[in-house]
Amino acid sequence: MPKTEEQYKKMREDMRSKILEKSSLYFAKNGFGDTKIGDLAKYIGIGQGTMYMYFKSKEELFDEIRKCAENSEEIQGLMVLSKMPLPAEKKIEKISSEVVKRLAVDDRYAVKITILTQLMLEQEKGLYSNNLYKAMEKIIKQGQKEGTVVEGDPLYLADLYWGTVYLYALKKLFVADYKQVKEETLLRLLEV
Amino acid sequence: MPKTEEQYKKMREDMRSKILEKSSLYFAKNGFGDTKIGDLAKYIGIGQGTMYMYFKSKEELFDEIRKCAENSEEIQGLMVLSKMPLPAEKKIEKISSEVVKRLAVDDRYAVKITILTQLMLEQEKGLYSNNLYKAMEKIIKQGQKEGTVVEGDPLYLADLYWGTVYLYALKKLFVADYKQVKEETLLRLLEV
Amino acid sequence: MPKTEEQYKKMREDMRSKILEKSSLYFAKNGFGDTKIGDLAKYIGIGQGTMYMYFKSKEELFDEIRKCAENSEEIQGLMVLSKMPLPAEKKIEKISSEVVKRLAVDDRYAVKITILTQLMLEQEKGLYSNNLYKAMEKIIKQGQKEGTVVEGDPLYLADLYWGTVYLYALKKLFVADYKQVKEETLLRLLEV
Amino acid sequence: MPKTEEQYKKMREDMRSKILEKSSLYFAKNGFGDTKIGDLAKYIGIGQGTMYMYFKSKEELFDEIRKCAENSEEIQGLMVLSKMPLPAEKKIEKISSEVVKRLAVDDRYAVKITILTQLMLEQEKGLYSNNLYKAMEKIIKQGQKEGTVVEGDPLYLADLYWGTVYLYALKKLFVADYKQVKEETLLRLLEV
DNA sequence: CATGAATGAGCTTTCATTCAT
DNA sequence: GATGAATGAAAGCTCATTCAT
Repeated sequence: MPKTEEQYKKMREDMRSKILEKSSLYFAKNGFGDTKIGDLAKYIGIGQGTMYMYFKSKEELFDEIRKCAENSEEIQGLMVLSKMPLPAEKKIEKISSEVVKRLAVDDRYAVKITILTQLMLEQEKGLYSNNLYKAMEKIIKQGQKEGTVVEGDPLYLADLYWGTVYLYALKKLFVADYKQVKEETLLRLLEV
Repeated sequence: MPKTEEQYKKMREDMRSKILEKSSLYFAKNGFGDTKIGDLAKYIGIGQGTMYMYFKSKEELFDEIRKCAENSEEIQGLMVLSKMPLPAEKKIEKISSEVVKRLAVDDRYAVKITILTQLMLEQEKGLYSNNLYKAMEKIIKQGQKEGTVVEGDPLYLADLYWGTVYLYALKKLFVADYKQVKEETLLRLLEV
Repeated sequence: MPKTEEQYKKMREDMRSKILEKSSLYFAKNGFGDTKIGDLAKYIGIGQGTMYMYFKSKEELFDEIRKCAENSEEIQGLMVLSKMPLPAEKKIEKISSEVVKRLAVDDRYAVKITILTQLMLEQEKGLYSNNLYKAMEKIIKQGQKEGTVVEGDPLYLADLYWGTVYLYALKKLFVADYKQVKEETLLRLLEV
Repeated sequence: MPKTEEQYKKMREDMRSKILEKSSLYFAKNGFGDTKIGDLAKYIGIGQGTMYMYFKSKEELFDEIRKCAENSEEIQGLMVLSKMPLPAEKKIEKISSEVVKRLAVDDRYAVKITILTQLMLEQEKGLYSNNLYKAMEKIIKQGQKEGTVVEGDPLYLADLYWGTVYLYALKKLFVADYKQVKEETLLRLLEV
């Protein structure tokens, strides 16, 4: 007797998530060209063919990973934070604290930051049109008015801030005994 | 009229340099695995076969690029600077000024920083054993004694400093209208 | 109330027949190499795994189909007809009438002819050693003696006759609004 | 020093023709699904990779073969013949003589007929809209008026005629010691 | 020396077969 | 018994490398 429709659906969804998550870490560490599907499948712990039951091609898998990074809750959460009615100083503290905490414990968070940033770097239309950048730019402008953020081009500062976050995401992924970024360092980038 | 021995040697040397330089930019932008020799040759403007008259293999070409990045005068210069009899503050200013100036005008400099850093990230033995890191660590320690550099783990600060430099090297390579790093930003990372 | 042994046996036999029949049509249309078990199962309306409960492998399924085509009553019937004590003219008329009638109404007949002929074409030992050919050769020889069949190599004529039958079997399978062969056409091939 | 542009072009064209011709024979004998690119390349006497320098995929190679069969001069020649100012009887004789002669000596001719017919069989819009069929239909109508061709549906007769040609093309390809079709047999199909 | 066509090892992808449910 | 997800062997395809010119 066959499994129920729902059971199947659940199993498929679980497997898809598993592949997506493990692959994103693997791709982030090894790059697209250096990742062999055979190795990736072995790393995930499934057969090569199974990959192709869930994704039409290596290319499509990679695209899906990108999409997931873009739509991830964690990133969306930061956007929300930036819109709350708080002094800029507090917003920056909250965001920085959140980022530092996440980066400390969660490889997947680092992967998302990494992929997202690399996507932005490769985009033709330029880094600075990105939402995360724009949100941070707003906060910085607010902070400059409130006198809690250093003077200077707000976009330049936003760029510096997220760039530094990217830097430590990379380190989390690549360096075994890396020195975790401290909240105080992120704050120093922006605050007077 | 046969060309002289020397002319031949010169031509070979020139071509080799051309390949090395253009390849390093291409590798830095695309990564090793994603770079196809055919595309690379087209980008350089030579035949595929020609690559193999100057380098035994893709691997060897990449090794050569790595060596060039490691032994480059520009990088060596920074090392020398760090050993001169100056207050830490001055050293940091000189280094930062040098880095900012170079990054502004020279793609090749950005390429070297990029490749060097990516190599460090991939090394098993850890980022922090690197010479550039050690030199900066020393300066920071000196600065902390002299009271001109913020307190904190010197290696952490060195890491932050070079990481930020890497960040802006990346941007120079990938982002068309990127916002150049300012000397003052680099100084802010370290100075009180 | 458990089903009886016999009911089970019947069900298995029915399913086996269904698979055999539908598969033979599918194979005849698509060829062996171009037929994917997945597609075939979907066409039959069963699960992929189910195929393997009735046949050990794709190869075995095909062998079984071949055997069925070779041993089919319809084909055997023609052989019997050829041995009856009748004038050649009558035999040819009876065979042709039988073939034309069957081809008109029965896809399975067309399938058998098609598979049988394609197997013959692929056989190394030559088309002309086939029983159907030999039987027809005999009738033609008889007819030539009786003055009712055109002169010429009897094997050549037998070949022409069965080839034409094959031709119209193919058309029945492939062409939607095909023009059915007429008995008179088959007779014209042989008779004076 | 590189070869001249022209030499290259010629060589590429020659290789392409060679692949096309040998492949068409191989495909015709083995079918699409049963043909492995590796085997095909070995049969042609080139490396596997070379196939892909001239055709993007197995599919594209197959499509190209079909196109060649459709546009072949030999087939076009028959079309021309059908339009010349001659009695139908003569046209049929000329066409039949041409076909029989070609089939006797040229595997490539048999391949073209085979591929062309299989294409027609697979076409949705029906066999009978084909140009070759229409041309023959015209000749038959003419012949029926002239009293040299048997009565009956002209399209049915055209179908019978080309079907028989296909039959013997198949035999040329598959049967080692096949009995060649005789001109007289083709004429018997149509003439009174 | 410089070239790009040719090659085949190794990668990506498919599909006959197995297996847990 | 029946199913379809999972598998890996084998097929399709790519690309670093070689080689004839």
